[in-house]
Amino acid sequence: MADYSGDPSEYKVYWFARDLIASSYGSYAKKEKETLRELSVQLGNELEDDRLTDEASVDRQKRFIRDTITDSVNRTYAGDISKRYLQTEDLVERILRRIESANDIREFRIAVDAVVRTSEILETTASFGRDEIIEIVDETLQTQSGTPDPARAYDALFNVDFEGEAYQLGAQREPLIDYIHEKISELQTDPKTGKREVARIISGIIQEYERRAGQSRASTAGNVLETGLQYIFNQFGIPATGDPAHFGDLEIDNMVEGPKGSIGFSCKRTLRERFRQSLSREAEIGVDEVWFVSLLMADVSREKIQDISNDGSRIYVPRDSFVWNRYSDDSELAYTLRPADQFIEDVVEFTGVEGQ
DNA sequence: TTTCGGTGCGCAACACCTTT
DNA sequence: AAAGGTGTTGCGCACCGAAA
Repeated sequence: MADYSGDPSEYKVYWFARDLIASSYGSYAKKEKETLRELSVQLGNELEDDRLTDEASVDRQKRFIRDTITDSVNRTYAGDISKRYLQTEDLVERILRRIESANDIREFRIAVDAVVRTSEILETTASFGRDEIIEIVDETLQTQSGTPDPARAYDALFNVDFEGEAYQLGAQREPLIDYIHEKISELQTDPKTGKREVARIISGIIQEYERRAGQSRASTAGNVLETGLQYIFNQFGIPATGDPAHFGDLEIDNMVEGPKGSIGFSCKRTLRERFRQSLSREAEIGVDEVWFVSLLMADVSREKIQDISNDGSRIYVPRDSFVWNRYSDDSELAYTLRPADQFIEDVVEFTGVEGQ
């Protein structure tokens, strides 16, 4: 049994799984599920047979792995060797380097199973979609009279972000529990796998699962906000362009144009990224001002507000935030720093659209 | 200590290309 | 023409070292 030195070779299941899905090696496991499944079955059949675990057999199985994987990818694209093929060659190189014994091939099979199963779970997991977003926005804007409350627009976005995160985390976790439960039982009944090996393998699977699930959550979070903002505008009868528009390196999530003026919106979880790229470019975008909505206050600093102010744009923050308490009295920032509950009202006033 | 600029990562969306 | 593969771009997040 291995002693746990931190040597990467001790964590082969993890690294096989990692390389099989890594984008630098072509996200192979995402595109070639079937090939991998068949490969695993073939290797499994041979491993059953104890006569086929000598060195020569391992070498033959390594060649089989190489051929199966490289042959599954087109060699050329647009008259040249394809990038994908090169990535696949790199993948095979890394996999084969880690295989020295029949046991390594056993670990490779476990990784193939884990990576394919993880993809399936992430694909089929109920995602936080349009229906859920609408439900939360409606719920947040709800007033006793039945008409939506414009002062709650920012809270609605915040709730969508917050609930979206929680929802997806929960939805991703349940099928993982099922899978891990099943895998633990399977490994425990295998005489070739020691008790500590079970923990090592399972932790590798979970570690890799969460890494992928986390990336997936980050990547969908932006869309959730765009959809939420558009739906909020709909609720108040504000005609917004909807689709995000790209202007080279910057993206404006939404636009509202009215008889009195036009606004481009940038709605992000944090202000940190790229917001400066939007500054001084109103003419290019074709709007009078860019308004920022930042859900998290941690990096809304005096300097950043000043930059937005110098640009003649605005940022909306909640009244109960530190940022509002600290800077709302600052006359220099009065035009720029605005309370979140005025957001809808301000949009209507600035653009002169009808609203409701 | 905070802010800034830069890097790496995987995903989703999109544009483009090839095969059927 | 449709379907599917390939390549590119931008996003949000984590992390790091340098500058303020």
